[in-house]
Amino acid sequence: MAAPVTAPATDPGCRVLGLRERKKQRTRDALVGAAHTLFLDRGYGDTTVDEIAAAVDVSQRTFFRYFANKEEVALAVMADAEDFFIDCLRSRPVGENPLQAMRASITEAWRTLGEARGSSTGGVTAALELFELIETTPTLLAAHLRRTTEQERVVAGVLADREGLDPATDLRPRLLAAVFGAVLRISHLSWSTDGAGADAGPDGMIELIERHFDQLGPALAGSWRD
Amino acid sequence: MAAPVTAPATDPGCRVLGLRERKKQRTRDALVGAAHTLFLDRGYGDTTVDEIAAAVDVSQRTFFRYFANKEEVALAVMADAEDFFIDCLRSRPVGENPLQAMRASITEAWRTLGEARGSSTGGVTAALELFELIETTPTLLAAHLRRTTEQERVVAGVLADREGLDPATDLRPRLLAAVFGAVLRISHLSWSTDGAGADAGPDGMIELIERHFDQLGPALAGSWRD
DNA sequence: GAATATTATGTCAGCGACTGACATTCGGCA
DNA sequence: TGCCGAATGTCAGTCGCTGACATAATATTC
Repeated sequence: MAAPVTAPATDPGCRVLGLRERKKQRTRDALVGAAHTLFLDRGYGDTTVDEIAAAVDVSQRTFFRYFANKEEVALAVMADAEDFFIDCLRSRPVGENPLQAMRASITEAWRTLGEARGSSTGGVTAALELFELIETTPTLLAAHLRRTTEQERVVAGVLADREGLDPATDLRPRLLAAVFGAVLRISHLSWSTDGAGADAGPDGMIELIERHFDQLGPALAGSWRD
Repeated sequence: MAAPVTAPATDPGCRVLGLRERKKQRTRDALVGAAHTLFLDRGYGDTTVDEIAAAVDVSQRTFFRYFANKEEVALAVMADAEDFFIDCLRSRPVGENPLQAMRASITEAWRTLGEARGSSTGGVTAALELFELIETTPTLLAAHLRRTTEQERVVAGVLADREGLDPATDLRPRLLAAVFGAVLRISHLSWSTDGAGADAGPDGMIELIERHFDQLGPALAGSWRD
């Protein structure tokens, strides 16, 4: 899906996307934007797909040709962000530890996303609103967790690849991916509930994640008593 | 007039359930059982709520008075098991480490569930079938992950309680609960995909979980190279 | 530039999950 | 026996989602 549609056979090189593709991208963005607005306004459950479609002036049927279900349009932004994270991870130097590579990748991802606040994929403030919406909407939370878990599988694959391991045999890739996902999830939770601690920007989030990582050792340590 | 078999209203301590309660419990169990059978037979998506209700000879409306949605009836057994795990955790001696208490609790839970499981809430083999069903059914997986995550919150509360910590301030309870959940999930996954390793019984599962826990340190360690 | 092939979109009909409202029946209790 | 409340059934309706078919828009070929 992320890969661009194949260019015509006569010219496989770079090519300005045709009118068709641009139009599709526009309506897709419009759907995501309209859905985002409506969800935050009157809530996820009280927004019908018909309303979203009507806001963009397409039929309901068309909506479902862009998104498999109602949850997908709500989580589209997160999905893109996670894909970006994985791209970051893939391009980390092989000299780094798995854990180092992971931590560096989120930092990099958040930094980049913090800057490039392009139209549809709203800035970091939009992310915070989205986190809250997800956390307070059972259906969305479920879908989000499933997506997240699926990404962990991909991450584990990348890690195994980096280290030249067989992911079927070695448990470490999946374990690290899972633990990493857990730390991220709790960080996101803290961010949306605790009011982001101090800084509400991407730097605040990065700091929060680092803090949670630093607590990982102590949490697993034998005793919590001082 | 003979002495009533049911507990008199004046004595709320007595536990003999009235006919009403027993009947409710029976239809509930029947619904769970019928759903389980149908789901494993023709799949989750291809089983309608009407069919489940018909199998127990109740109306669809009644089904939805017992279960909030179709997923709930499928995950009812897991929900009970997780509640049982939390009970185990609550009654662990306070002398134990948080991590020790957690590990001891799952072992205890699996052991207990491995033995005394009659009729409806099938034995351990049923659990394996259920894990597979969940893992291969996106909707169920999403619902299951949400439930699991909710349980982690509860677990974190219990842990914070044991150690006399404020769960809002201290990050460790939630972190440990989340990491623990991650380890469990991967263990369950290995169990259902890898064919339970060696032993398919509860002992096999316990061993699997232990093995994953033992890999936790190495996975988080700096380098994976030998 | 017209003919043709693709592809996106709209319309329609229909299924299944889920809910509120109301009537009815059943168990508990005096 | 008779009353009360809880459980159930029935009905109508909304909403998410899908298949099938027709139509309109874009791309391609000559």
